[in-house]
Amino acid sequence: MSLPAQRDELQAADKLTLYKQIRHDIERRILAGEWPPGHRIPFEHELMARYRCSRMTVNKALSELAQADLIERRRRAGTFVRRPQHLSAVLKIADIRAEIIGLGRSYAYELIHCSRRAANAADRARLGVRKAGKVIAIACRHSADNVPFAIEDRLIDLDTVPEAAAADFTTEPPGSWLLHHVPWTEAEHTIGAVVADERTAAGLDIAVGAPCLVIDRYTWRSARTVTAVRLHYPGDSHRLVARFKGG
Amino acid sequence: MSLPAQRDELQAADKLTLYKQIRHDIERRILAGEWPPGHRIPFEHELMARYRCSRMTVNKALSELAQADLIERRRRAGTFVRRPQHLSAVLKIADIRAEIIGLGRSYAYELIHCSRRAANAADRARLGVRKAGKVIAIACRHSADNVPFAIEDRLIDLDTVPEAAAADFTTEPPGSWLLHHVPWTEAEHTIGAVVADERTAAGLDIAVGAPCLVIDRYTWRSARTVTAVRLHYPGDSHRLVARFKGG
DNA sequence: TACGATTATATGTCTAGACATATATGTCAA
DNA sequence: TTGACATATATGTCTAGACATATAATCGTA
Repeated sequence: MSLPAQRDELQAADKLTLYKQIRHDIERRILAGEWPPGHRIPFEHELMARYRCSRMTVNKALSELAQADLIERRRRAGTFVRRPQHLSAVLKIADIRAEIIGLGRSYAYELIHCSRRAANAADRARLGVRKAGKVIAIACRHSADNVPFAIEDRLIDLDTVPEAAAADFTTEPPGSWLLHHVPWTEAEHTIGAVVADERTAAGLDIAVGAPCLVIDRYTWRSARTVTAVRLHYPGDSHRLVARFKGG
Repeated sequence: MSLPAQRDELQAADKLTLYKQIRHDIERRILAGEWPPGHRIPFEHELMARYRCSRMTVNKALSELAQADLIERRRRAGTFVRRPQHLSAVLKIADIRAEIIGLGRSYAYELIHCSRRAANAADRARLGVRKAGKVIAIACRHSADNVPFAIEDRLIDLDTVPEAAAADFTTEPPGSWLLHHVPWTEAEHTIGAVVADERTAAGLDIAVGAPCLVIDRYTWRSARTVTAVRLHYPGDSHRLVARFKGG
């Protein structure tokens, strides 16, 4: 099986702590194919002997690998390399202002429309709420280097976020405001493609019928709806990138 | 601060282990806003006293929360609730056959084109390899309930996956074959929107100019290119859904 | 042979310590 | 006031045990 080395050699390799060394060592073998899916990884007590450490240290390394779905641990049976199932990619969807500034481009924001109203039936359906309440409806545009980057169409539930009534969305993008004023929400994203209708085309300064990437984000907090937003990006210039590890 | 309860009450609540109880208890407070971003969480020794357990148990709970980016741990300073930064969503991109079957729909696969050739310049650029080698080029179509679901355009690097030369892609989708024969790859996804050109429209049985979601997946394994694939989905019917927690 | 009870064992969690390490903070001198 | 240094402290990692628990394997019985 050629597990390498003594603990000392491993630690000499770089300056990581022991459990990280063990984790990386096992991960390397899995990713390199040395231990293929289904392979039984040495028992904890064997790894203890090999790395000359206590069981808790081995356990910490294996627990993290199990959390990452790289291995599967079965009582009495042992620990096995998992067969990758779904390609779970991590998609980082940044706040648009932060994203554009992070790209080193100049950011511009324009508020197109902002109104406060009692939620109508369509609003309630979109926010997934039953009771009638007040909402803020916002349309705005984000630009990078003075080129339209995305247009945004948003509803904010004022019952959940009453402070939003006092916010000034003429200068601050609602997404950024919410990010700083409503901590720790949960969300669901839906990504699709559409062709630009007249209004979208005008907003993004593209041709009617040009492809657009659409991201719908529905955000809630402790079972209460916070906001629903639809973002249109020019499809030929914007791309979402997701990186992952897993098969 | 009203940390609740004795350890016994916590455990009585449900049947989770103690460190999970602690983790959930702290997570609940953060998500509910009781402990807002920047708030300093009680020190480990305080939590030890509150939950009447050893430091390792508290530490395990806090370590997992730190891994999930919910909290930030600073030596000597303490542990703090993080301000959510980027909305990192987990996007599960399943093997298409598995995805369709998982939706309870009938799956059909058609191989449109399959050829083996020496990599030309375009192939090498797409695969990100310098040296000339052999590749397999595949075009195929996935259908759900006999309606076109996606068309696939793929290159496989035969230098990395020589076994693919013997695979039969007339009946098995290349994605499924690779998933079962090339374990534990890494990948990068790029998601965009285009309008259907004539070939795409014909393949998906939609109108020319209709919106399509495009996913490019580039897959490698231990620094070796495995495959590059471009998938076109009808934009009006297919949507990617990503869920997440994090602000 | 088939099935139910028993046993052995690998993982899951937990403890009460220990030392390492980064760093906030206070102290003292220039 | 400022910068260099010392110190205190919270987290980071590790140990050598312990008991709990799920389950694969074995054994016994119908």
